[in-house]
Amino acid sequence: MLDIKFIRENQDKVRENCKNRLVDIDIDRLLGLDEEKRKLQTLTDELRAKRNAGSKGKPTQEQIEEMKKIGDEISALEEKQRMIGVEFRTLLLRVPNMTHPDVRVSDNEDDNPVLDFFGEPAKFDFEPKDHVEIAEKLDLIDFDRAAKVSGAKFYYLKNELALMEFALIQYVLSIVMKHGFTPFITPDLAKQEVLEGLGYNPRGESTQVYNIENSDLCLIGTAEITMGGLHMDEIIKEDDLPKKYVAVSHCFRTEAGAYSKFSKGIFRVHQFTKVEMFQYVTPDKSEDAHSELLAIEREVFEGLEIPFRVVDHCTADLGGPAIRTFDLEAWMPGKPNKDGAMGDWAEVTSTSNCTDYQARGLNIRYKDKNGENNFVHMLNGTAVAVTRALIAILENHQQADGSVKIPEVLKKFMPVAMDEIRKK
RNA sequence: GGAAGGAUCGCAUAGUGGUCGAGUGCGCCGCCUUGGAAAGGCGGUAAGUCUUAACGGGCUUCGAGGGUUCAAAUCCCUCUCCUUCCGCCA
Repeated sequence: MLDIKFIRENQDKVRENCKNRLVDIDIDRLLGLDEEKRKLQTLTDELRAKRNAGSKGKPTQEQIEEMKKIGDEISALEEKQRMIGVEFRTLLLRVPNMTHPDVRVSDNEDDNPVLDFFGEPAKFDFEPKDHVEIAEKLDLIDFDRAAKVSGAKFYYLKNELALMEFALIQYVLSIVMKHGFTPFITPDLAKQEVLEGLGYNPRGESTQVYNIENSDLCLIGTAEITMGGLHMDEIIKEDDLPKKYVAVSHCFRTEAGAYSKFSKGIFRVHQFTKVEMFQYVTPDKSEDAHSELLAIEREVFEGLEIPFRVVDHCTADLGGPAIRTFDLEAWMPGKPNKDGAMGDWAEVTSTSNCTDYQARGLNIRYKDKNGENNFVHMLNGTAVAVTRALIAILENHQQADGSVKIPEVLKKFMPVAMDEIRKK
């Protein structure tokens, strides 16, 4: 969340930012509640001070009566405060982070500037197939039985593709750890309060999050949740920063309202495995950390020999907690583009600088050299989202004879030695 | 899942209704001492929030929430987590 003091002192900027990000929120109402809340706080504090003073030692009967009355007043004020507090918090949580000055202002979420390219979309001297067809021919994914057992948008990975999930994880870890990250396997469930503190809305309408009945737990949509919650309510020594983590988890998404979007095969699914990078840094370092995360993501896909482009989310496409987000969009020869022709770019990674927005929500601070406590900056970035990477590999490395070449860098990580996937 | 015990300021502990936001030891920081260090001495050492130009002052927080009371770390209820034992189990 944003600092209410900051909102108070920068009303115009905050208003404009909300508008740029297409977030419709009543800032006047929020500030009104804030003022009322503080007024009530001062009132109750004064009454409490009075009561505390009166209750020192043994009060007389008369004083006791007086204190009783004050106690009732305090209770009434507290109730009022509580009501205001609930609405205040609901509104405050919805105010998005401020925006990096270099981000393009646009009200069209497809208006993301392309910053860079790697490689060339492959030219095939045959009709390239999409990953669904490839996987079917090579017996790599079972959608029908997954639908029977778990429903739509689930899948069984089989044979070489199951092995390749392990290889991808190992390959990515080998790269990320070179950069000084500590490896983790995280819980796949987390408490609602953690999601909320990070800027997710787990129980809202059209939420992307699965909730566990009769509990305050949610299935995580990304290890960003569990890695972001890791240091909740802690004060970190400045010398211990930056903290660089890389975490493997399963990710669960309801994909509510995503029916119209491209969703063939394993592109948009309810469950997948992801390796996520996460950093806690001092505020002066967050921009560099963001560049580092993007560079590692590039290293991963360059190694896999998959063409991609780098896009910079415009204001309309930015998530609430981020001031800036870069995506890698890989070339997917089997994905139809807007005009219906085969081949299009599709998101495979995403890295965000959330500055102190999430740290404030989860109360994560560091003690600086002067002994002052400040909020850390928090950043996340996909090292690999397995299903998306698998699509890119299958579609980019398919051969005329129907086989799929295994990228050189993955070979040594495959649990069983092989150079290609071909029909058995 | 059942039984018992526990959760206090970085760590270890004291504290069973008002003199407790909280003592002691360790750790840490500063100063004194020293050629330098150790030992010793002295002082300091949670966070949040409101208010103030500042000094300062108020309020909240003793796992969380609720209750009793003029007054709660302390009494009552619920929950969470930890430890031990039993059961079950990958």
